[in-house]
Amino acid sequence: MGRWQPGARERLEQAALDLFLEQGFTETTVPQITARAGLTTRTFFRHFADKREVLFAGEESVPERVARFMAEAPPSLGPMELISENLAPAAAEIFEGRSLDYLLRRRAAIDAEPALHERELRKFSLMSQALEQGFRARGVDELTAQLAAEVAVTTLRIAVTRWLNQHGDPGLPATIDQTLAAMRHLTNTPSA
Amino acid sequence: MGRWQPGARERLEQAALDLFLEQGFTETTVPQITARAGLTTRTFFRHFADKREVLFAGEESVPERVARFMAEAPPSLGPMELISENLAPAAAEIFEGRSLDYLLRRRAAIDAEPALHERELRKFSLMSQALEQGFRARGVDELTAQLAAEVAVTTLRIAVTRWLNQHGDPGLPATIDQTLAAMRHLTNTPSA
DNA sequence: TCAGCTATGACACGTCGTGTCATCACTATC
DNA sequence: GATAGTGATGACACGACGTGTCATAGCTGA
Repeated sequence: MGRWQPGARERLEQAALDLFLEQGFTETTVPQITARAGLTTRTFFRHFADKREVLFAGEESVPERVARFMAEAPPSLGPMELISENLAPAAAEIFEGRSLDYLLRRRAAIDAEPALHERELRKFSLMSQALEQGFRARGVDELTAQLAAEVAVTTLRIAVTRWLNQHGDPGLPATIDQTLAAMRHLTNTPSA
Repeated sequence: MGRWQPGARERLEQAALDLFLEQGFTETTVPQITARAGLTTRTFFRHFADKREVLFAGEESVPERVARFMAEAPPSLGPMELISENLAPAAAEIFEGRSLDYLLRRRAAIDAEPALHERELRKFSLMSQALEQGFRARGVDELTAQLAAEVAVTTLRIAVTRWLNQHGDPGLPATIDQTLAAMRHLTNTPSA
C-alpha cells in the first residue's frame, strides 16, 4: 500500500489532523502520521515543508487570488468601500469546499498548539501584504494601504473566529458585516 | 572562561545577533553562538527556550505591564480615547533602554528570517490579548474589546516599522500620532 | 516492448531541544 | 576560616525534525 496509491497528500492531512486532536501536536511524530497514511517519513516532507504545514496546505494561492480580486474591482472604490463590498465574497471563496466540521476540528488543533497559532498568524500576515500591494496598485498611499490591509485582515480574522465559535450560526457574511460595523463604530467614537 | 562569568545571557544575545547578521539565522548553529559567548550548548537552552527566543528575551513582561497600565487609567475613557492618550507613553516604556542602533540591527535580523518574523507576530498577538483583557475589565463588550486591541497593536506595529525605516527621524510619539490619525481618516471615510 | 518521468522507499546525516547527573563557584552560617 | 547549601554550568546521551542522495517502482507515450 502507499506507493502510487492516489491521494497521498489527502491521506496525510487526514491522519495528521486526527492524530493532532487525539494526542496533541507535539506528541505526534511524523513517523506516526506517515504510518497511519501508509507512507514513509521522507514522503511526508516531500509534500509538506514541515510538520505544521500539513494543516495549511492549499492556502498558498490566497495572496495571489486576493491580488487578482482587487485588480478587477472598480477603480473608483476607496479602500473602505472595497473592504465593505468585497470582504465577504472573498472570504466565501477562501472557505469554499471546506466543511464546517473540518474547519472546527482544524481550529481546535490550531488553538491547542502555539506553534500552529504562529503559523496561522503568518498566513494572515501574507494576506495582509497581498492586500497592501493591491491597495498600492490602486493608487492608495503607503500608510493608508498598510492600515487598510490590516483592517481588512483583522476584521476577517475576528469575524471568522466569532463565526466558528458560534458553529456557523449567523452566516459568515452577516458576521463580517457585524464586525465591520463594530469597527466603524469604534473608530468613529469621538476621542478626548 | 564562561563559568560564573557574569552576563552570560547578554553575551549570548550579543553573539547571536552578530552571527545572525553575519551569516543568517538558519546558517548559524547554537554551538557557534555559545562558542563565541564562551559557553556550552546546554547553557544556551537554559537561558532561552529556543534559538529564536534569544532575540525576544525580556519582553515577556509586556503583557502584564499593559494590563497594569490599563487598570490605572481613568475609567471614564473610552477605548479609542485610551489608545490615543496612552499608546505613545506605553510604547516609550517598552523601548526604554534599547538603543536605536540595536533596534535597527534586530529589525534587520528579523526581517531576513520568516521564523523570526513569526515569533514577532506572536509577540504582538500576546500584546493584543492582554489589551483585550484590559478593555474587557473596563466593561467594554467582547467584540469591541477585540477590535480595539487589534487597532491599538496594529497602529503601534505600523508606527514602529515606519519609525525604524526612517531611522527614528520624527520621534516615535509623533509617528504614532500620524498613524492613528491616518487610521481615523481611513475608517471615517464614508463608504458606498 | 522500451524509454522517460515522477513519486516513493531507504539510508545517512546534521541540527534542535531535553533529560540527567556531576561539578564548580558563590554565600551564609557557625 | 571551615563547611554545608544553593544555583548556574559542563558533559553526555538521546529522540525528533528536516535534508541530501540514490535506488526503485509505477505510470505514460511512442
